[in-house]
Amino acid sequence: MNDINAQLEIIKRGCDELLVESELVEKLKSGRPLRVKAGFDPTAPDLHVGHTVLINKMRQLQDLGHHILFLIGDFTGMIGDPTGKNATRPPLSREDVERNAETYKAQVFKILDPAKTEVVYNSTWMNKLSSAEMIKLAATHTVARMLERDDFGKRYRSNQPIAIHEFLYPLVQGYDSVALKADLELGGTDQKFNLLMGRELQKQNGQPPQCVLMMPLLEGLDGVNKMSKSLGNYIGITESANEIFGKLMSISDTLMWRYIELLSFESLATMRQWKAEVEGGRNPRDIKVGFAQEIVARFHGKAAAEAALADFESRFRQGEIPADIATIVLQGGADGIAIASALKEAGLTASTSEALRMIAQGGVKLDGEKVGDKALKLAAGTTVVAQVGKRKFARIQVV
RNA sequence: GGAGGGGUUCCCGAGCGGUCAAAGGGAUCAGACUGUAAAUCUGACGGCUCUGCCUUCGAAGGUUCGAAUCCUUCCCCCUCCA
Repeated sequence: MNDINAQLEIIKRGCDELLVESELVEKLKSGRPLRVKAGFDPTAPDLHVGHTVLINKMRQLQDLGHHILFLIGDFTGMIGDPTGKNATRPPLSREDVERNAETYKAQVFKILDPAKTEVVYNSTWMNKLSSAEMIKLAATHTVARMLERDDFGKRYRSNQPIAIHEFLYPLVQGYDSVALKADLELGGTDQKFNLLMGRELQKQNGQPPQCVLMMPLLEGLDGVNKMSKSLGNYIGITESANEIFGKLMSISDTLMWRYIELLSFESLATMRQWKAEVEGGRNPRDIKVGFAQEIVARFHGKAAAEAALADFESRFRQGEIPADIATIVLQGGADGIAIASALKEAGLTASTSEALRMIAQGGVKLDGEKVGDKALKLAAGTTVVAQVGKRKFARIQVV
């Protein structure tokens, strides 16, 4: 087992807050593998890179020899983590949960070592809890204490409804730690209240309280907002190698370091060295390329990562057309199809109006030639590679 | 229950009878410059069969030659009082 300080440095890398560090040091000193818990909603996962910050941390702990408990919150899923949006969720069927769990595993085991990961469901122990025991659990905390939680407090103050059962969510999450005898629980910074609940319940149950490691929420591609699907600033881990590579290349130099800290498995020493090199005049682009390669390889393999780089080089450095573009077949009339409609039909622009604007601005190319004529028609029988802006391509075949 | 303030194009936010597809900012997109970085500059930013036409300003009616702007009803949000 590694030296405690070296372990601690890896554990704390990128983390927002570690509670309580001295306790964790004691646990590490024991030399036994720690029981590390991380909970996930049983909803259908379509993970983006932001979600992997936590999973990476699990991997790092795994590599340090600790025992990972991948908790699927199928019981808590009935409640839904209280965000106020959907107070009550319809319970998922056993089959739904199983299917979602499988999807999780398929995505998560690209990072985690399945052999060192124990997947557990909180319904296993929660379903056995009697009503009386549930009331006992509920009796451990007061309403005032619950209202300390930020979103409950906000909702209460602004007169938004809070259903009674929503209070149970943190309690159950905390009880999970008791059931699992967790030494350490991982979560996002937004989970602080729930994570700390575990400590209290463990103490009340005569267990040593778990430590809590909170990871920050990763910024999206814009570098400002949190990465999220709805904002469209995300990198999905199931996206193509070229997409992931391209999106990583487009992040800013400042954001790059943040991504490397939270997403790369390169050592902190290497990272420090890169920073020094950039300060000494090395082009940050080179670092970014290496980093993008690492991430693409993680999800698609090394060969795909190299192909993505080659594709990137040819497309953006030499301005060539990418290899793998979709062919769209369009019906042309007697005198062909108007260029604007063709671009819209091919999905390159949202509307014909937008297509016309793009042409006016010089953003449209056919077979590499800039289009200047808005009235241009594509005759039946022609096939051209159309490009809108820098990234959108389609091969259009008119029949 | 009472009093007041609001709902405008992706977001914020001006407009308060014609010159309004609607100021300004943000986001976004395109072009230039680059390293698909940042910064900067230029432009676009409802739709269409695009020098014109059509549909938008919470919803539905109405007044008017003409309404985002006036009137009526309705829906929704916020603040204060109870």
